[in-house]
Amino acid sequence: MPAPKLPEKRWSIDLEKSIQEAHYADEEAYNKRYGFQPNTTKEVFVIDTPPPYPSGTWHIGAVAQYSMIDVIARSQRLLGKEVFFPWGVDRNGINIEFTVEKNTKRKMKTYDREEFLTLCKETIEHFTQAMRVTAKRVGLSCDFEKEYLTDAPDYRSVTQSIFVELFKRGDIVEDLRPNIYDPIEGTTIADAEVERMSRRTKLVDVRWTCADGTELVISTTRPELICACGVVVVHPDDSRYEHLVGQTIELPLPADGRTQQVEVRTHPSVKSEFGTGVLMVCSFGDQNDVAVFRELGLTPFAAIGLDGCMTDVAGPLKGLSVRDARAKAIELLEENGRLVQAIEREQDVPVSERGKNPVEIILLKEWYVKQTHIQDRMREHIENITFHPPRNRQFLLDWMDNITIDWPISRRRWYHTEIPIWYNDDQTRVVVPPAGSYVQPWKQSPPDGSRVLNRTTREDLGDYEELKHTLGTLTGEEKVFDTWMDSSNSNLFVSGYLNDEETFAKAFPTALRPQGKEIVRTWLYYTLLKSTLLLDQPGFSHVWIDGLGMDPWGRKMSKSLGNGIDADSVLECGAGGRTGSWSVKGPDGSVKLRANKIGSECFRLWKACEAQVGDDFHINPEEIEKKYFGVLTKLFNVARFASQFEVPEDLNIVPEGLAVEDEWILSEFSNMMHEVKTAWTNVDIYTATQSLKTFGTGVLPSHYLEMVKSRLYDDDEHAAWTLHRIVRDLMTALSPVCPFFTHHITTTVYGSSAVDADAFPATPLESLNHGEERGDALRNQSHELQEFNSQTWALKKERGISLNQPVDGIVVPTSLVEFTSILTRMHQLQ
RNA sequence: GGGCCUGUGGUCUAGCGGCUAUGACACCUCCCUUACACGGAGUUGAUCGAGGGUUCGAGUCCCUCCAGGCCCA
Repeated sequence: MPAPKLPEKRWSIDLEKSIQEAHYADEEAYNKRYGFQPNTTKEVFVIDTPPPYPSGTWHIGAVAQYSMIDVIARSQRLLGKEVFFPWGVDRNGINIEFTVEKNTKRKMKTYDREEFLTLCKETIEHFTQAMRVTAKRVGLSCDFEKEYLTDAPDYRSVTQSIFVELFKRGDIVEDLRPNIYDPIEGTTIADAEVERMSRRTKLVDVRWTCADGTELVISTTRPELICACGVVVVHPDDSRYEHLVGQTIELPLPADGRTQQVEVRTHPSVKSEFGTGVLMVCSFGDQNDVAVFRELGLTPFAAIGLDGCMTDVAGPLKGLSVRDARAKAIELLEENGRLVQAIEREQDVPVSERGKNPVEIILLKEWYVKQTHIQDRMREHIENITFHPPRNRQFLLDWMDNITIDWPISRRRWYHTEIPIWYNDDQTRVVVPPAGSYVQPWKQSPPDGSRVLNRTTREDLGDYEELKHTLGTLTGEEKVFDTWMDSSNSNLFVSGYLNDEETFAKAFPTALRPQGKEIVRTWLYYTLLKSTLLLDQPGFSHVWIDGLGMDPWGRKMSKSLGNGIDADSVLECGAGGRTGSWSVKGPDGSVKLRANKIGSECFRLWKACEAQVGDDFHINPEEIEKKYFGVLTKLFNVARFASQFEVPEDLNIVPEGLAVEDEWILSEFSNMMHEVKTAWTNVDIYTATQSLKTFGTGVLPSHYLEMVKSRLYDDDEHAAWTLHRIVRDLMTALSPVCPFFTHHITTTVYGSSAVDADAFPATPLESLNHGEERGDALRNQSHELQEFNSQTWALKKERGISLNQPVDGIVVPTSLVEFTSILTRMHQLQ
């Protein structure tokens, strides 16, 4: 056998690593290969990649998802588009604050603000570096040179400029409203950040007395809020209480600085079957209380302060924490004979997603993005976006149905983008910075070019420099933005908004938003809201929403379950001869998983083949290796086998007089490539990869190669041309999934890299394409051809003849008459 | 309590009203045949979660139930 051009006996993780390292080592070559060239004549395709949040470990499910975004980026390049695949890192937010607090065992607010910010920045930079390494290890073809960080001035300035713009338009307002508040962390949070935890609480039955002396029992889990009660309500159809409606009723506990009576009224939200069917409505026990107060036009009482303690209005409970106040309230009720009973029961209480602290609803002056008025317009835009998979459009619309209040965007934290505004001394005017600047009002004065606005009408009153002397002492805003306020600008930022208007015109709506389904209600929703408010456009052409990575038993991976798998351990599995082993907690105790070799190519191939977009996927390293490493081995050997035969001078020129089997495999190949091209165009990774895999490990080696082996050994140029043409183009079409693997093969054998292709390989002969007479006729014989081979193999086996020995008594069927000569030679029919 | 999604051989998966239900891995049998034993060939194995219905015809459409997941109250 002549020496194959591919010297390696087989594909290995060490080989993969050396290719990977070389790929990223030369930055100039890398940028030339993958960098975004905005001044292009090609169609621009911008991907709004989800900037990952560095927290120490990068979740294997997220890395899997990210590698599929890379597949999309690479496949779009292969289709001839100028792709911008940005690399961004989301670094704002409460997570890093928590990390620093935990590491230093000190609460944020005990620090000097500047000092704390420095600590956060250093810590997150450390985590970011590890993430960059993993990104390259898994083969991401991002434009790393244009890396953006959401905590950097250029990114934050965009957030601030958008805030100023929307404030001027009246789409962002400040208001005193009931807000969900985490008293432990001392900050407001949004609806989307609340989760529920089951907890034991006391359901207390309290005896109230009406003006006419009637006694009423009301059940509540929040007796400490009696002082904030604004109304007692019953269901309008509840005949039991008809006569009480309109009467006043006495609070069973004393309150300070307010009337001791409230009215009994009706409200349809009351569940008559719950307790006694009478409900006290307080400001604010829960979201329903908020709604009732708003509907009935009641004035709320602030019973809980920012420190999480009861305020003056609570009378004897004043100064106590909510928990202590509850206990004390029960005690007092017992003392004054108002307590009927107190029963312990399980209840779901709302807690903050990040801090897991019970949240309260508190009246606060906060900043809001108005959103309820624009839902219909958003829906119209959403109609124009293609969703992958389509059912996820409904997922988003369902969430939107639940939106009833505006989005509170201010937070009382520090490592976030500052709200760019100053207030003058009589609070009637504000100063906002010019577009494009990044400001920190808590420590800076307004920069040159700032404008003075009327705080309520937002009328522009003039230049800050000129009006400076009329404003008195300015107070800089201390609050910061919710991090989704930054994240929801990502598509605008990567498309060039405010920074490169020329590119922005070509790039918006952003071609693709890929993301996980767990953040549809936050990241996707808020981004679409911004695009609608700011530009009245859909934010994207395509939205691609992947499922979640689960453990091998279909459960969410989490620290508390102990079922997590580290991404690097999978990508490095097999490097330097080391095996991978994982101890994962399953439903019936700990399970040891082992694998010898996975790496990025096998990992990516697995994710591409394993699950349709949108489906949750189970991650089991053993399965990944078992099912997909063999595919790489097979494809490598096909290429290695081919590489021992001379590569024709020009693979693009189809030689005259191809044999019928050459034409046949080319017709199958053309058909498959047509499917793959269509799939890549439709962002359908699964179908594209399956087609390539099935062809490359199936009919090509098993049938075609076996048929033409002897011709190849006889230096048949037509067979060599056919094989090389197919291997080259197959590798090119597969390069989005396995970039290092296909790069290595194509550069070694054909002298140019598959990953550099900027046009999908053309089919060699039009007559063999799908829908052409000759092509279809050949493909119609495929089934029978393969069937004949199988039967012949089975027969040899039955007769105990090895496959390379002659056999008699087999006749090629007349329907395969064209193939008689090659089949006779292949099976040594006599 | 409500909404959405999922449920196909041991495991994962195709299927989108029409031949005998894909394919992969595993299992079993055979084979070191000049690319590949980290391979090849050939078998075995599914009343498509359960039960009703629509239809000439149902994994496929409808209803009910069961199980799991996600989200919300």
